[in-house]
Amino acid sequence: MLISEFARVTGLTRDAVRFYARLGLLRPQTNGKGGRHPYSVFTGKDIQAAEVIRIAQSLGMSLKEIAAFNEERRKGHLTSGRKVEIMSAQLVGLEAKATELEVMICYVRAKIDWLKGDQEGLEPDFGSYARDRNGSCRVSSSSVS
Amino acid sequence: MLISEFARVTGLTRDAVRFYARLGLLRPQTNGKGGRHPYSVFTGKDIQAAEVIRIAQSLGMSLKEIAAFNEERRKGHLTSGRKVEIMSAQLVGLEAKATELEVMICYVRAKIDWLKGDQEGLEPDFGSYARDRNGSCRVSSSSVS
DNA sequence: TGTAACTGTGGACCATACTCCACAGTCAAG
DNA sequence: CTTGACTGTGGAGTATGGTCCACAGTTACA
Repeated sequence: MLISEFARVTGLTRDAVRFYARLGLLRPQTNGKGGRHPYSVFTGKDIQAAEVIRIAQSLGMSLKEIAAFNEERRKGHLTSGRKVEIMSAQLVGLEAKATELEVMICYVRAKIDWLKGDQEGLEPDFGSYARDRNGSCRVSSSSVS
Repeated sequence: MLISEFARVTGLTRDAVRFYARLGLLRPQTNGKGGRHPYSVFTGKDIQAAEVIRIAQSLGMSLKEIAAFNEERRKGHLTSGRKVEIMSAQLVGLEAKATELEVMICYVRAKIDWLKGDQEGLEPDFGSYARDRNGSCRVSSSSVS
């Protein structure tokens, strides 16, 4: 498919698509057409890539990080073991993010419960969640000035 | 504490701290000192706020969004019910993010396992994870051109 | 063969999130 | 009361992630 259709199905603008392509985040093929400025042709792989970009970005990764990630994956000269290293490092980062997200969710949930109740006890304190996430939504009893 | 100490303990630069304060993300007090340009005084609450900012930002929220979130919380004229609405909406957003993060983690884990094995089966395909996350790391069997 | 709808290119412009800098006022120790 | 370390202010500059626009070449259809 050409760029307009690709933009439509991914929800990106054509300019954003070209921007991503310039950064190497998308790697459209060409099909003989377009003369000196060959037309870009996108496939299902590119649609998936766009989805990965969207999610990764929404999780706070920069386009540079995403590009680096893709780039390393692409390079065939890497040994399988090295690839595992790279992806494992990515995994660690993602899991750290998941932990932080879990903390935020626990905190917000606790706050909602507190508001829904009679606000009798102490107002939930983010500090307690931030430092102490050993269980699922267990809170430390420390407080802050 | 004054701005330099605050910057040190939070790991921010003084400029970033002032930037956040200008946006209303931090609300330092003053202590009579500093004359016409009163000195900012930060407390434990501000340290917590800085931590919330750090995490929220790492999860892809913009400073504007974070400020709006704080602002709504601050406004006393909101009914408790309205506060619950606002925080519930936040919670939905956070949970959606958690789901996407989970998908990414599953995908990366599957890829690592595939690389560690003999790469006999099909290479894990992000599309399958993206559309189908009913269980913990269960994969749909569809494939892409 | 014309023409409307598409394509790529280059460059200006924008918002966000800072960073750097010069300058000037303030504080605290000696 | 000096001096050095701190403070705030204002403004310019940077990197990122785009958007907008004019222009020109290409395609497909009639």
